[in-house]
Amino acid sequence: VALSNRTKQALLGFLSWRPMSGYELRKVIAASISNFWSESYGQIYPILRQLEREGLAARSSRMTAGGRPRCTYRITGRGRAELSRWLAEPVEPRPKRNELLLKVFFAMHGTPDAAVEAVERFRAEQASHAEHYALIRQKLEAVKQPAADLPYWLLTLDYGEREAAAHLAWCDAALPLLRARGETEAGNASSRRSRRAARR
Amino acid sequence: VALSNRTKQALLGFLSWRPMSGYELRKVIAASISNFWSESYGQIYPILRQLEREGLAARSSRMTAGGRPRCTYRITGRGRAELSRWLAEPVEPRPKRNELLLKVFFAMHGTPDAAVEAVERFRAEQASHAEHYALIRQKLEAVKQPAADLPYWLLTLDYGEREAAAHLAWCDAALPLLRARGETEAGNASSRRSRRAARR
DNA sequence: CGACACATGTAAATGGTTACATGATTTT
DNA sequence: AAAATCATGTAACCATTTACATGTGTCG
Repeated sequence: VALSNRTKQALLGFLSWRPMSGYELRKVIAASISNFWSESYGQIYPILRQLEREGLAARSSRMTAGGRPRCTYRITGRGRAELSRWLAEPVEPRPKRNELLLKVFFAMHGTPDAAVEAVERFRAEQASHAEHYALIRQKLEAVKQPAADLPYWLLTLDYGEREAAAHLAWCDAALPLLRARGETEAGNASSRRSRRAARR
Repeated sequence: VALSNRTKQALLGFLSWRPMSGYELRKVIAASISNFWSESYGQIYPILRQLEREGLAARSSRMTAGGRPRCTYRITGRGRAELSRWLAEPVEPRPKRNELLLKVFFAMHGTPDAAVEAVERFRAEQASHAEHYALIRQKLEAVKQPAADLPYWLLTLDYGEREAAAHLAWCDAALPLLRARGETEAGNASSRRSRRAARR
């Protein structure tokens, strides 16, 4: 039973553009959807074999383009059917794991600085995402003869932009609170230390 | 080497409140941080053993409260130190996997309806999250004698609220576009069918 | 010719869930 | 007494990454 591995569909999606090798697939994935998806070789190569076994893709010519052996796969009719079938299926929910929020939730048990630094790092990361998205948008919108898929690509980009903006706004609301807490604790630090010392 | 399993720290965090059993931990986690974290028994019980082996928690009394055997764990000094150490450490980035966006990205290769339905389902889910957050906020803010951790809990709640709002706004921007696409395709459907038939 | 990118993979380990097994206690 | 819930766990399986192995072409 296939539980929640969508690598198959992701690969089929890109093979529907044109035949590609595992190496190419990884590069194309990194270049186009790395904002919300990633694949490693350890997944790609075995799954390509599986696609071939299941008749969803066909291994195309061990061509030696320039003398080098190359193993490209092309999508089959059944592969396109599977891609379409998956697109109509509901999204499988995945367990949530947000380490930043876990740290914030338990921030009381660490130094005040720790929480501030965690959120500052997160903020920097999200700001760089936002910048990156702006560049992508420029490039996509500058294309003269846009692909038919372009509106969909822009939607995924819009999603990223909105999330990054929401995250940045959260950071800007959270940081003053976290910093204030750090300062009041710093103010009390000497008295807390003496109390603790007195107990021994 | 511990790569990215934060179950240890999550459990230590809750054990720092009070001693608990594996069963209790799961319930407490589901009740407090399920918005951004989840743990299954298959993780909890083995990790509790591991915490004991490493001296971060101690198995407290196989007490028979009411005749029933119960296995509670309490955090040790070293456990608190580990919790604090982790809080000061940078968040480990995790690979992104957003199946909804993968579907939107490849929506061109499915029926127009498929994409609309996927986003509508996502919208309903996010709306219910938003409602849920509002309830939680009411409850947390109604408490007379707030815990010292409350500000941090509210921050994680705020994060969820902002993300849900951003997601809803994205859905509301995306749905008209997706629906429009569906209608123009429906308008062209007969001509496309005949073209396809003509090729055979 | 040495360094580096191209290219294809595999093995091992980690991370994590699901489904099951087992038995006591409470509720109906 | 039957059913539901409490409670503790384990085994199997799926998902996924990391690190390695291996060889080829290209560029300075």
